[in-house]
Amino acid sequence: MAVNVSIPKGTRDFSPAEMIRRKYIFQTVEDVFRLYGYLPIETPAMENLSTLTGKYGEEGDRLIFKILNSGNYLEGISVEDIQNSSTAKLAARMCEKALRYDLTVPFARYVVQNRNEITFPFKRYQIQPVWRADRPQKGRYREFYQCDVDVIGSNSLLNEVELIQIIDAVFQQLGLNITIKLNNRKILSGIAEVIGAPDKVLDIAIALDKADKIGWENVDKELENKGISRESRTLLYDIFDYGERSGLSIVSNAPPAPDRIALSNLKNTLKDSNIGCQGINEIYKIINFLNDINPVLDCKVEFDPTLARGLNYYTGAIFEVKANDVAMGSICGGGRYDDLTGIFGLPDVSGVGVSFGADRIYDVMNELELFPENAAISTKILFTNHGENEIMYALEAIKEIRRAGISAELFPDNIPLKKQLSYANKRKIPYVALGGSIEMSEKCFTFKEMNVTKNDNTPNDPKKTLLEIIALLKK
RNA sequence: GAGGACGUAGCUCAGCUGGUUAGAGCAUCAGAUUGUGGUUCUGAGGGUCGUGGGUUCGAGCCCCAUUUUCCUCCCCA
Repeated sequence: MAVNVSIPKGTRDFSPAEMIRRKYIFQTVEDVFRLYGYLPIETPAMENLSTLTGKYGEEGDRLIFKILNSGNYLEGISVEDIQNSSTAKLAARMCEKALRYDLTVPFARYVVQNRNEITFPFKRYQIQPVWRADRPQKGRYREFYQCDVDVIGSNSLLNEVELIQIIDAVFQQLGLNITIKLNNRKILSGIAEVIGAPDKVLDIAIALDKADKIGWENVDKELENKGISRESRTLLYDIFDYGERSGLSIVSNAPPAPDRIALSNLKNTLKDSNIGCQGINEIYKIINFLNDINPVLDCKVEFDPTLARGLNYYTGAIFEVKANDVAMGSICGGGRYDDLTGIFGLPDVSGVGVSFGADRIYDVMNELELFPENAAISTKILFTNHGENEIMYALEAIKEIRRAGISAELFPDNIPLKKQLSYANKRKIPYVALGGSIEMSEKCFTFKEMNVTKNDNTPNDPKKTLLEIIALLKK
């Protein structure tokens, strides 16, 4: 007796109707990736836990789904260990494996492991699910698909430009209105350096990122808690032109307007920071490239110096994509990582890539009703079942129809015609062919168009030969 | 990990200050129509009111605990 069947928190089943729509997204994304010369790979759902830990920041590590060792996972663990060790340390001993948290780190591992077979620069895409032990809420799932495109083994900023073009092409084809936000980790490092807190880049970045959400006053509190001095904070707000130059008082909770901090101002501010200047130059180059091909682009690209991204491994350009017409977290994000393969023993291989969040894109498109209507039609014609003698007659016809590339099916059971037609109606099958003894003797089928509304009940559907039907369906 | 809301038929929800046998729409199934669906009409099935305890003569409703889902924070796709 099945009681209380359910699926784990944050996971979902997908109905045929939903899958048709999801496949439409995957197909669109994949077609664009292929068009730009990227090739597919897949990696296992699980990685060694040690491959994943330490790549996503403290918060990220906590959200990795760990897999308990098979067999006696308590082997070699004493009562004292349990009492004295941290949960993280214990988990590392009881769990050798974990579910992948994103596709970028497994990709870096793949590149290192297969370095001799790979031709660099290596352009790959990967569309697979990832898992995060997050608390589910709107647009947030514990199992979701990422569609990653990365190019590894090339320092050229042309790759960044290409990724922006890919993002633009994907969302243009899906009919989504988006804005690409652009920043550079080196600029953030430069800022941290200039204000005298070079070791706090990540804290500063994450706090800045929240400015438009929680307001500058709360950003200030957060930075204070992270141990950033009053002087440093004052300098920081001066850069972003918030607060009065004399002190810490914040004048506005309004979201930061990137255009207020002109790139040229920032360049001047960061002139004493080597790394900061590099970041500024990179942004300039990307923007210049983009200006040259501008007519090709459909979406808005914005420089936003407060954009951070929490993932630890980014070192250069960072991207984030937001839907313009729907309140939803980022639907696509990524950046450049200079040393991700270095962690696995292959230094000096820089990569850059972005990840499309298929599930969030689905939610946004659903909300905006952007899915094409006729995507649900699968079987084009149903042959009704009239018993033993008539089955072969129908199957012969179906064989020919399928040979013509048209999807057809025979109803498997000889039940009242009424029910067979009801099935066709529910399946939204547009045509039905009846082949009973009468039709057999006349070498034809009664051909029924399901979307035709009839007021009278008289069965006056036309009879057609197989050739006539095929010709009609091919239109 | 912190905070908030919710849970009544397969789905969406009513259900009065606690009072007899817990309702509606949609969906399902059957019949009207034995070779004609969708539309229409008629009828039927379907509930341990999330779970466990408590208060009460009496609980879907009040109290406590627990759990689920949803939402917010943290963080992210």
